[in-house]
Amino acid sequence: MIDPRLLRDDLDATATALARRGYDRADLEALRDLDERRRNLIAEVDGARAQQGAASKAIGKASPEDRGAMIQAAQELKDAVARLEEDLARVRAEHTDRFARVPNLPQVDAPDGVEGDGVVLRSFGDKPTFDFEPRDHVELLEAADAIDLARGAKVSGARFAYLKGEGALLEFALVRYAIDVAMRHGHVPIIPPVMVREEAMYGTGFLPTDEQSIFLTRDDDYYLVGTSEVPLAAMHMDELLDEAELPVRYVGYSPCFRREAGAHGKDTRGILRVHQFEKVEMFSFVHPDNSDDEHERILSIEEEIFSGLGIHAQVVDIPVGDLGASAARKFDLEAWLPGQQAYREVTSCSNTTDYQARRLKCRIRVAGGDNLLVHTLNGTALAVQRAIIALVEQHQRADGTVLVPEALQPHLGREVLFSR
RNA sequence: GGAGGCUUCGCCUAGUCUGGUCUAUGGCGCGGGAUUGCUAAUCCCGUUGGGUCUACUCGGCCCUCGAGGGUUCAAAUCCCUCAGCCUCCGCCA
Repeated sequence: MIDPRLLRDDLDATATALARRGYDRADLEALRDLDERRRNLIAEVDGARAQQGAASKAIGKASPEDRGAMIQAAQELKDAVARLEEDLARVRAEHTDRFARVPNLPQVDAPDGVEGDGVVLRSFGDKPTFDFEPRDHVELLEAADAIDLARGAKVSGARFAYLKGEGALLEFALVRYAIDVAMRHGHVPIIPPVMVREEAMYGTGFLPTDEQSIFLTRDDDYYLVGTSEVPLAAMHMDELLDEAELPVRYVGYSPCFRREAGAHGKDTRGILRVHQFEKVEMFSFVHPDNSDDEHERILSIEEEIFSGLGIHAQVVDIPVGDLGASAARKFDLEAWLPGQQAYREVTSCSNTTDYQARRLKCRIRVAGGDNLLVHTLNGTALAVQRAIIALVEQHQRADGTVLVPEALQPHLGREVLFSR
């Protein structure tokens, strides 16, 4: 959620910033008016409550014979309070609902445009060349019996798969490798819950805007997280942190569940886009002054992880039109996939500034001043399935075997994959 | 799944049966000050979080006793729903 104060203090700047995301100025003006109505009503309700409270208190001190008339007068005050409270509750509900749908203000440096307009900042690793026709991950993994897509579909449906044999081992090795790198940079490893309450989904900004992409259990109202960003961010929901504790840095490992509604027919082959995948995710809580630096830091860890795997990829500055509701700025790593002859997203890191913190009520205690909202950031250390795709496609050889990058060898226990 | 106990302003705690004197007690911790010069002690003051107004580092008012409803002129206190913690039984990895 954005700060409602922005609409009071600097509507023009806010409107200009949000216009880049296609948000209408008239909507913001309506929101500002709604906020003013809310504040006026709060003042009225408070005044009425003060009167009623004083009247009640006087009854307690009054002699029994005086009470009858006083109680009657207090009853009328009570009714007045109730009427005003009803108005306030209505305005508040509308206020909450409509403000929750306003996306975060993009940072000025974020490029303009919509999906596909990302700016390539740099690339790393050598783009692989082959003196044979490179296979895609499905061919490579199926030939090695490292994946079972047919049975995934039989048991669970489209967009599910079994990783098997060396495919399964690859996951453990990649996960441990990525966690090790993140830990070296001060991130504490976490295995989080992946079923969460509505508050956690709301607090991280996935509700109400992304409701259609989230799984919800039928009888228990648990949401399945689409990323461990959700339980990691919500760890410090409703907390006041001491400034000395910051930065708080985690690296979570969890399955991720996504309905992929609206993606019908997109990326249907293989395991690029599935309903369930595993991901190692970094998450940081930092002082607001430090979030830009932290963003760069997380991005550099992502680059370290992927370049350490010998994977060629490019760093993309994501345009404002393609940001999630919470993000003020986002960088993706896109790895080259020889099977598709295309760069595809393998990681993503966002600075959500105070947007999640305001909804999560996660603040920093400031001695002798107003407490501050923390800034939160998230970034993929390693999305297992997509990392597997990039790795096997880029490091494949003519015979269908895959050279294991040196950094992964100790975790995998072998130098070559799929050699029968 | 069953039975019982519990949740108070950083931590511990009084208050709940019997609604008003709760503007929530006391201790610890923390911050500030005073006094005394001797590893220190003692005393005083302050110390939940939020909203809102404002002449916005003052102050006013409102909310906040796990959360949300309800009863009442009045709720920490009575009623309902939910969440969490603990103990025992059952089940289980």
